[in-house]
Amino acid sequence: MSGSRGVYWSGLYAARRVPGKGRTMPHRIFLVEDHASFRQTMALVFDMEKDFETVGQAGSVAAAREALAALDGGADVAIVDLTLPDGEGIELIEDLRAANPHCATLLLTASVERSDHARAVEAGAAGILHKSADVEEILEAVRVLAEGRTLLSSEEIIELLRLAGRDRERDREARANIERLTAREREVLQALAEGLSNKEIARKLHVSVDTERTHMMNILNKLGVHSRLQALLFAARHGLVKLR
Amino acid sequence: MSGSRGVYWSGLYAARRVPGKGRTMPHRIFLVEDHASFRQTMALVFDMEKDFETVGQAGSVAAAREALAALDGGADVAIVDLTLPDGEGIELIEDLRAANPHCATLLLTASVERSDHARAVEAGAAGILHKSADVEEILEAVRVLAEGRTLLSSEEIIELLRLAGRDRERDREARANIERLTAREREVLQALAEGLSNKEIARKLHVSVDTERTHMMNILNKLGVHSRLQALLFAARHGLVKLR
DNA sequence: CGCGACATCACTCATTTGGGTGATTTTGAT
DNA sequence: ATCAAAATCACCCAAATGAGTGATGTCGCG
Repeated sequence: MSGSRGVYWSGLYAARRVPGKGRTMPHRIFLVEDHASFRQTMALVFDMEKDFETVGQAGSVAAAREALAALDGGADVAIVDLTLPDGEGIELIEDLRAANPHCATLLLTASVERSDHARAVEAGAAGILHKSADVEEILEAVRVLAEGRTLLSSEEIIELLRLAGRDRERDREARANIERLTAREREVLQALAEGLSNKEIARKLHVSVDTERTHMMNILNKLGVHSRLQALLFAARHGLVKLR
Repeated sequence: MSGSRGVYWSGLYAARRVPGKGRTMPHRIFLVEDHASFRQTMALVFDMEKDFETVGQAGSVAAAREALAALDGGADVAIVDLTLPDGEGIELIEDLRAANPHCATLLLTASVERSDHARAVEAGAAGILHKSADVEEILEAVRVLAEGRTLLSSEEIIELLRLAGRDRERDREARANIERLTAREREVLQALAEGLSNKEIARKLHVSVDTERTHMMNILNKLGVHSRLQALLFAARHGLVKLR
């Protein structure tokens, strides 16, 4: 087992070169991952490798921003999870690269969605690995990134950027539509996700059925759909509501 | 940080006692987790602890069954993930305890659903920890389990077993209802999940609207719901249809 | 063969929903 | 203070939906 899975690596021992000195220093790793158990074990593993050093950890977008500010650009590779309790790792990639252009980012995710990968690459990720990758693969991948190289071939990058463009086009509208939803309209949607009828939703929100129906109509118009069921599907697809 | 989060531990160094010998042996750990990177780093961490030893790993239900057969009961604590590519870790817990009653199981999951916990306890899990737990917490928890103790108070166990009972009652009915759906009715449901109206579904299935409406009414009756939207929610909840 | 389950279609009736239009009040930002 | 957006409610109409009843043909199974 353990095929290369698209990881191109040099096989070189590749510790960071310090300008003006003959010796090398370990690559500085910054970890963002909400599952503390995984994050901490990863940190241990990196610290056990002589060419790596963990310089920071965070379990959320907010914590990561804080830690990065304190870190002051002192990382060579950031390993970022996609799903975080207060947002997406992709948000961080942009910040990270803005604050510290020389720091490469590896998206380490359980997602296999092309569109997620596309967004990550667009945000500036230098590589994407699935969490089911071997530890060895991850170490190798991070070494590649630390060298300033990328895990993705230019063809893959082009392909993903194209996909990201198409997705964005589709998503841009959807997201814009979602933004336009008012607080009350979101409440109606959430109630809808519980399978309630207009009458029931109206009672639940303590308004007249006419009012609720106005909200519902506004929702349908804003989302560009033609039935409450389509509205529900739209909302579910975009994480607006959670279907238990 | 690192509050106890419901972990009751003794603080004792608790390596396995070997009958008839004065010395102790490390607790044998069996790991089931589909994210290889996490699984392998966890294995490393356990092997670094002098009172632990990893005796097996698996990334799927099938692989775990195979590994367990080969292992022949030689594990003290199994750490099992809930979500696996070919099933749920909960399935494994029963097998595990049947094959090796003295092996305790820790469910290590990203899920916070009470019903998941309930099913795990019912299957025989001796403890449940969230993946956002600290490494230290996990190690402590596993030591508790290796001692033959449980992470859960008897009140919690009773509560969870009661919940599991109720859930099962609900689920049994639901599953029975699903079984009663005919092939045609399932097709209608799948079309419904695409947001189609009755008229559109009828066209898609090449039948008259009246026929489709008969199917729809039969679906509503069999599922015990009162609207197409509720039917969709029911179907989605039970994996009958996939909402893209 | 007959029985039952399934699929098909038709018809009715009441209610809900999709689709507008218009109006009032509240609220927040300029 | 003014303006715009949000929330509220009312009334209208046509179409879709929920609910019930009944009928026909097909198919597999005992």
